[in-house]
Amino acid sequence: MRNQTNSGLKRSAATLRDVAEMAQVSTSTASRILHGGAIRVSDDTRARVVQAAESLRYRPNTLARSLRTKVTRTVGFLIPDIQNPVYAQMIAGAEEAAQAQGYALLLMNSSSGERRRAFIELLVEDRLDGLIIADATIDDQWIHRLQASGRTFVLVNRRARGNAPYVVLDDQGGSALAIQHLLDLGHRTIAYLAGPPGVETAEQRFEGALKRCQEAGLPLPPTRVASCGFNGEGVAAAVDRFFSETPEITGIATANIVIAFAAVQRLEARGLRIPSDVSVVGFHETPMATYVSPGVTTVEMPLMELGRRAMLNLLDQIAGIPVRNEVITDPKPRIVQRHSTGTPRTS
Amino acid sequence: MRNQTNSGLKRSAATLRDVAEMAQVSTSTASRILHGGAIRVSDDTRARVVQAAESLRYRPNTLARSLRTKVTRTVGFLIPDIQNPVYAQMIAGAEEAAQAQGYALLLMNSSSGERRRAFIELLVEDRLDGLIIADATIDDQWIHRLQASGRTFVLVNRRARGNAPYVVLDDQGGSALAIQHLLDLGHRTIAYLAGPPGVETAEQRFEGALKRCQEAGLPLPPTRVASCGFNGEGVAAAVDRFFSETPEITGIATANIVIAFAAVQRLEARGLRIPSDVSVVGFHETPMATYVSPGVTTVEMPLMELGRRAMLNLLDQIAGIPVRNEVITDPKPRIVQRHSTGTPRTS
DNA sequence: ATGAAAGCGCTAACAT
DNA sequence: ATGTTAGCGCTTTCAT
Repeated sequence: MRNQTNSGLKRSAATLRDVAEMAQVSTSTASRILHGGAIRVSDDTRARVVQAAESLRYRPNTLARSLRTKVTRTVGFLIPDIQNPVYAQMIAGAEEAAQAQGYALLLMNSSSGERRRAFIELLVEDRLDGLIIADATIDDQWIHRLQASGRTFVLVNRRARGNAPYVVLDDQGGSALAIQHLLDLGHRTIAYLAGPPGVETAEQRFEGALKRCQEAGLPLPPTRVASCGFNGEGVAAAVDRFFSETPEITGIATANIVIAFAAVQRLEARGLRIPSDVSVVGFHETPMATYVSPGVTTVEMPLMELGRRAMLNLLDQIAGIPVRNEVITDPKPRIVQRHSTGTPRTS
Repeated sequence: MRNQTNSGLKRSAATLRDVAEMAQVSTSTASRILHGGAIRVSDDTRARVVQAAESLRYRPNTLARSLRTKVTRTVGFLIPDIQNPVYAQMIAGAEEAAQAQGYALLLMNSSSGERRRAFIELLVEDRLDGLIIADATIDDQWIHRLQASGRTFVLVNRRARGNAPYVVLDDQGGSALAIQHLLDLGHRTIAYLAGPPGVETAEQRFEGALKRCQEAGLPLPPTRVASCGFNGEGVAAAVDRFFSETPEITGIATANIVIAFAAVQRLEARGLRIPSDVSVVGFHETPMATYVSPGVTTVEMPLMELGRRAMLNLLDQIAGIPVRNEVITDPKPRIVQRHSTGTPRTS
């Protein structure tokens, strides 16, 4: 019952025992030499073992090793939507941090299904040392179960009931900055395209926008707020509603950049000029923002740093170092000015 | 030295042995009942075991199981750039196929470093049953080593020297279709923005474009061909060169959609109108294409199907079923007409 | 400096 | 129908 592939038979790989036999030592000695760093062995034995390992092309079986040591030096990153450029940046940051400490990073698409959920639970039970969860749509209850069973993980860009460790961005501050940008340009009748209800980042961003408006003595009434999907779903309808109810709107802030793209598109479809008729500001940065015409002004958030810090938090937990929840504020949110925002029309 | 997290101590999980003891049976019996389907056990024992497992919240240790069985029911998908929407679609197709057969899919970012390369080799050695490699930048030599060591894998959208199994698209056909579209509109002076040199898909696409031009009796001279990155790098310079050398160009075909985005942007920056002055056609489809203004006409390729078939190929290999290399032609490439292409200017 | 032996948690022949 | 036993490949006391 050997595993037959079209490339021929799979020679079973050399084991530590093979190496030990060839080098005429015990497996323990071989293990020590191949694995450990500064143990005392005679130069002679060491040479023999190393040579045997090489000539047999020995690769340790990580499964066996992990079973024994309970350590995999591998962590997972759970994302809901690979297509979203936001995650790519976070992953880049996390990857760097993981690699620096000799950890490998595995990506998992959590999107669909109870079945995958179960797999992940198993995985994190013994095939991963820890998990970064960047999926705001996963229910609190699941998180809870994970924590109750003593698993090591960190939430990114979300919190959960209880005391689950998390690392988040200053979504409120970033969103306030978007509003401030419109304010600085002279806009007074502003609308806000919010993300999906019940998603924490979306709510934080709305909160930040709302507060900044209020501080400026400007209202942001329900007629000028609409929910839509982070993928741009529902934006067209929302824009239509805004302008049928409040044609005086001159500036629109959004909960994410794809929403901004969709808004620009819909506004143009309605015959409005950007930015001379209406200004639009996005949230998060992506190279795509330059291709949309006109280039979309956006709030750049420190997503790489978010990924990095999340990984650091996780690795600290794994190492038994106490961690604190964090709000990343360091590379501060900043406006990337392109051509979708300008002074309001004066009509 | 217990693993101390900020959430408290990690209770070590219940093992099969715990369950067996509680149910007063041997571990083999417990294993059979919990794992297998149709083995014969008395209703009574079965009930006792199942109940014990439940009350102890028993979860099998997959590491131990895999060590024993040499099977992980997990496969990997190697991608060079998570940001590229092309992979998202392939992954969706692969995921579906994997799930249907009870396999889990792990994603790996292969981009950087020899170190990661080594990790992947180890991983595929015992933590994965197989690997889908969708990374055209990985060198043939590495592929070779993988194959020489008897690993199970399939290449996607690329081939390699030797007889490494692969699944590819009809890149030539798709690209020919792009040219045909321009031809049908009446374009006669066409330029081609090719992908990076040495990348097979890029070369196939160029080949297809070139052939279709030749068949139509039209030249596609070096002055109207330029290489650029799949991420749009070098496009601006290429467009500039095209129009300084051959201002008569009316249509541009591209090796991928991001290149098309960048081309549209540069053309507009040069004061050319799209499509009235110049038509641009992309390759591959993404929702982003609708946000770019004007919406970009593109050749939609069956990327999901590609992912699906690659996974099927891999799972067949794992099951010991002989596989054949494939060129996916079934959902045929098709033009998605938007607003970046039209009849050529008549000047 | 090196080896013997135990065992991580599981499955599967081989009994009975 | 159920139990006994061996062992996957590795690390790690504990001896010597």
